[in-house]
Amino acid sequence: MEQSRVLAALSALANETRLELVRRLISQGPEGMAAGDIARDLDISASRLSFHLAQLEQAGLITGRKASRNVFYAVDAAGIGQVIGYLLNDCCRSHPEVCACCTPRLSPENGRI
Amino acid sequence: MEQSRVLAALSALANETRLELVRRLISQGPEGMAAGDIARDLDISASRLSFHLAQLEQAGLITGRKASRNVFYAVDAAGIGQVIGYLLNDCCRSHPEVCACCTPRLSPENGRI
DNA sequence: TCCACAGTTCAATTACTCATGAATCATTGA
DNA sequence: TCAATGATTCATGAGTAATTGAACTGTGGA
Repeated sequence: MEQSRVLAALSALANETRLELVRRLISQGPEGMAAGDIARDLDISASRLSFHLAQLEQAGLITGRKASRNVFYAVDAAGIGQVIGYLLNDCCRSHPEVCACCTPRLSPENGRI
Repeated sequence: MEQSRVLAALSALANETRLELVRRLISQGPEGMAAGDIARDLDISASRLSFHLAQLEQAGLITGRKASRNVFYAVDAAGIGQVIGYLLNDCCRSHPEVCACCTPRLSPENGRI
């Protein structure tokens, strides 16, 4: 992933509303959530939400899918993974202390490899 | 790690100069690099460098160590790891597609567990 | 003591980001 | 076709971030 795309993604994530937005969408899974429902959920105006959704979509962190009058937004897990991957592998060159953040998912109790 | 600290760290990383700075410092290892040498290396003014170093230090991503006239800056690998860890584990709840970014370091050829 | 060097701080300017509300577009149902 | 709904776009203003150059602090050597 090129540095410019990583910068765009980091800028997108470096905002309280948008980070909260990603968290909500993550919990919604791949079917996503209609913009109006998100706005009601986070109690923000439609135009403000639209602004932040556009930033996240532009950065490749979420995707929008039109369905009649609604637009359903869902996280682009691969896109988010690429950003984290850049920080871990390219930027930090798999430095052991940095990569320690990955170990929780390697522990036996959460069941993943 | 609390969300506010993560946001501060993401804001710090979401800048071309500072992301480049972190990359340079990562490659320098724990002994770090004197501010003046960094400025010459990146070809930026001392005051501009000082501004960005302060942002990164404030965000807990690097540390400064005074040695006579020089100040040596080095990455805080644990701090960076915590940010990535938040994105992977708390924010993205160890979603498999997101965590795919960790697999390179798990491959046999790079020799890490 | 004095000067030179390394680094930080400050003030001023410029540029950017965000929130708000009105206007607009698109779709659906009456 | 018209009104209602879901969503985006636009203009404006407020607040924040970044760059620049000058001034300042602290340290070491002549």
